[in-house]
Amino acid sequence: MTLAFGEIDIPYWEDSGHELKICKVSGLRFWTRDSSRETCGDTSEDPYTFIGNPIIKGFNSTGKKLKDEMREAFLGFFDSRGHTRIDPYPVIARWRDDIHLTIASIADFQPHVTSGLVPPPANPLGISQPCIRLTDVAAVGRSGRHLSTFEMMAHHAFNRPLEGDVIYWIDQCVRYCDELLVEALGIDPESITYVENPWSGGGNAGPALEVIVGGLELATLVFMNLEEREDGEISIKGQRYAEMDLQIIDTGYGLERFCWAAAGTPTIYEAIYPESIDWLKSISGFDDFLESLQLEVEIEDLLGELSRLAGILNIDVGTDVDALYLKLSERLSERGMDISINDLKKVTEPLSSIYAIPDHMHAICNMLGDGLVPSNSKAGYLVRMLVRRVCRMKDSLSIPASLSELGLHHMGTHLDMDSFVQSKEGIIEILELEEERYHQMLRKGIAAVNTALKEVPKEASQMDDEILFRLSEERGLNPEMVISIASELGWANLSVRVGFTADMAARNAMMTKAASKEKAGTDIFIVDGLERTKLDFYEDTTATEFSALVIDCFPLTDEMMSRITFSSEVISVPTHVVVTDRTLFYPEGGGQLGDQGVLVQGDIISNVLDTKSQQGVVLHFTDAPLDIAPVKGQLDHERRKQLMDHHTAVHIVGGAARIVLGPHVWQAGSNKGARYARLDITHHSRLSREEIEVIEDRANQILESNYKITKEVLERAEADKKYGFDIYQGGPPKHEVIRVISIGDFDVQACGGTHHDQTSKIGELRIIKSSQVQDGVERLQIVAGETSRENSRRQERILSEASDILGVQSEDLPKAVSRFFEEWKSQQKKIESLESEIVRLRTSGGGTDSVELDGVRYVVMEVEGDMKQMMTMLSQLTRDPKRPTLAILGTKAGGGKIIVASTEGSIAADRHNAVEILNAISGHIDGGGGGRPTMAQGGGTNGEGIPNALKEAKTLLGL
RNA sequence: GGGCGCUUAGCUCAGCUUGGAAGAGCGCCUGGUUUGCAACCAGGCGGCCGGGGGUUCAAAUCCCCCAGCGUCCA
Repeated sequence: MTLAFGEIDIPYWEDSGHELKICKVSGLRFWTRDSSRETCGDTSEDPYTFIGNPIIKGFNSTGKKLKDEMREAFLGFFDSRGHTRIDPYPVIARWRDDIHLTIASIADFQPHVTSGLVPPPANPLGISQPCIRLTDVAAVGRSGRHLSTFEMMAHHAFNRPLEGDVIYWIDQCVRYCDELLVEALGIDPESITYVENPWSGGGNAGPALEVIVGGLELATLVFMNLEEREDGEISIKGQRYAEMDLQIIDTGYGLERFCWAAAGTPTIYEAIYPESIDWLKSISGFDDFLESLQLEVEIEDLLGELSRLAGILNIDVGTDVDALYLKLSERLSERGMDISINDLKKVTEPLSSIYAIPDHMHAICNMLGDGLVPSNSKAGYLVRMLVRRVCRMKDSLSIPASLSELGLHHMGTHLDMDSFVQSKEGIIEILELEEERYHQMLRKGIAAVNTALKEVPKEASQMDDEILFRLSEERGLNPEMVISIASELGWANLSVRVGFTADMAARNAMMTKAASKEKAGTDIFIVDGLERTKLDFYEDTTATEFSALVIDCFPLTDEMMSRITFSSEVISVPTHVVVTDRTLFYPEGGGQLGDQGVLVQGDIISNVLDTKSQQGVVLHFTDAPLDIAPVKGQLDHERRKQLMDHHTAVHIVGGAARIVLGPHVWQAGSNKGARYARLDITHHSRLSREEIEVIEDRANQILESNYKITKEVLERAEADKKYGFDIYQGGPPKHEVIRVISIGDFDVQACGGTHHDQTSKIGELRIIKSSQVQDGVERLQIVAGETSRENSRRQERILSEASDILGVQSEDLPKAVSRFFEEWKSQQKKIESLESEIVRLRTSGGGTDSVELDGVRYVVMEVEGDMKQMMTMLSQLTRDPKRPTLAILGTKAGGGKIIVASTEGSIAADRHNAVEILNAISGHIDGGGGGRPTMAQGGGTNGEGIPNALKEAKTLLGL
């Protein structure tokens, strides 16, 4: 018989007395030793059987001790069955550019090992990999089983059947699993079910078994043998797959779930974080609070029942929370516990926070421990999001402890710090900063809510959706926070519309979808038929001339030009691309710009304006075509030397920054041109000038000490093993062969750029500027060698020019500038007050500028000065309610300006409309204007018309 | 990487939708009141409205660029 995809029939089923059944609820195929079983074990009709009655025997502890014992039981079991134990990888997946966090043990080996490019570190292997998954973060603490961070225990084997290299496949894998559960952990064989449920994701797929015991999925066994291919013969969920050369045993055993099954506690949280839960309950006064509710039911019974039902409290994105509570309340009532939905909420809300906090702290400490810096984007955002969730929960529970105190407690109780790169002090410092930022956000939020609700009446009951969307996106205030701030500000009855959270999630999902539509660009040039170019610049970094053979030359089309970008250091527009069999020209890569120079064929000199590479083929961008014939190349060596100065300097500054600031300093990007270099480093605070100077001094010490710069080429697996992941500062490795650059012990990293052989070749370096690229990332602008001296000279020129203008020594420049600025400001004041004084004098003496008529003073006059100055004069004239005045001021400045104003609320304002008067006379200056009945201003292009305009105004008013 | 928002007095922020005399609270200074303090009353000082360009008779306000900061989503 032939098996459909996903069906698994192995000798072991018969050997061990398993029989095949179809689940009456899910319809899935499953294998069991229990002939009376009708469900697969993971359905709504399969309640947890292990609560209060552990199904894994022989473990009497809880918390960290239990985890350690369980992990050792697992790894020891596979040690003794020929598996090599591998140290866990970091939780921040820096070796990958498609995910930020390590979400599974197999993620450690993707994509390089699973694609077959690089051999695994051992085969077969056993590992317990800390993982972080934030997709269900909202359910953590509520469902009783969801965690944002967990350890995935796994045994992996990588088979190459085509080469006859098979370690083990499905049958043996299931044998190992069953033996572990039954013999090592004492699980009743009849309670185990193996459910067939094929797996696909991340470009791979394969048959899989879910291993379920007591209603709980303990493990998943995936037999990965397919890869996504357009021409694939197998179709799964709309994707086409084909068999791949590799067959991979990808298993995942949830360490925490094993612990839960061994402890039999009401929730998974009590099995792994009991100390934290007790502590949080105690400092938040949870027990006293429960008593104060005076519930009719026994608290103990309620909690026990809740935990058994907790699955239905599972809050997914878009869930109708109220409906869930209703259902939960009904279920409790069936079991003889009558409790109002309101009281139920009062119990479960704080409890779910008490459960979620230790989980979140575990994830946070792990991420920070790996040297992650909180930020507003990328992986840093994920840790900040968790931090803010903890802060919110902490506030709502009124927990009298700071975030860093929670961190200290957690690290002391649940973590081994030895495996972290970041120190305990470093983590604490970051937690303190983050809590401070959270409070800052809340402080700002008060004003934001106040402004947003200005138009909303205080007695309003429903919040406008748009206001909530905006406050959430722009200010980071979620709906609950807005409501709580609003009630403090006096809007006592506001509440969030039912279903709003779901709508907001849907809106986010839509925006995400729209954003992901952008497609990855394809290659610009066609280089398929061409050999990879031989790169001679690694051999001798001082060589400047070479001979080669032109193997291809083609003109740059408009289409190509529109898709390619050249750096600002490319001075003229290239017309052709030349490909040679070998080259000394370094193609742009690793942040180092491409080389420039010339290619010569006899009399033809073709300038190389830039160099790039595609698929290992080096492309010289030239301003003239060349024949398919021998060619001589010459490098612009001055520029190359400068690029090398800058590139080596960037490595040195990066190493110095790590020494000075801490192990969280990572390269977040870099750019090395001929004029200057930039280095982006991760750090949690803005750098002071003093810190920059310390880094600069440290870097220059390294230069002076003249360390040897060694370059070695290693296989990927070997490089990982020898240097760890810290060498991938420039981003995830893209090749199976890694070039490693070491500068003494100060800096080791994978890098394809050109470097000096000794640090002293650079001479000197300076960090001339720091700026913030995004939160948590500082950009250092570096000059080294010649550009460093050039930079100093330029600074001095600017200084001396500026001080010459003021006629002071450059040391006195800051003092002089600030004095001039202060004087300028006070003189402006003086001028204003003098001008208004002049107006007062000219109008108070009863001269021709001022006329009294029926109790109103009329002032019509031409003045000097601009609009702003006229406004000052006007205040003098019309601000005194005891002197009703109509003032018309005009100036010739700026094409002619006129202001007409009356004293507000006086008879002058009753009698005249300023706008009408202005419009009647502004024709004389070829302009217009407008304003309010008591104040109108206008202007034009003919300043000389001012006297006539004023004259007409007088006529109009009958003066 | 993609959005969105903010930048106005020493501080916290209104004003921007719809362009037309730069505001409030706190703080500061002077005076009053008070046994004294707190509080209160009257008056005052304090602004390149982040920078640069544009539109307009006129820009804090509209448009573009830059910088700094914040925030959401991948």
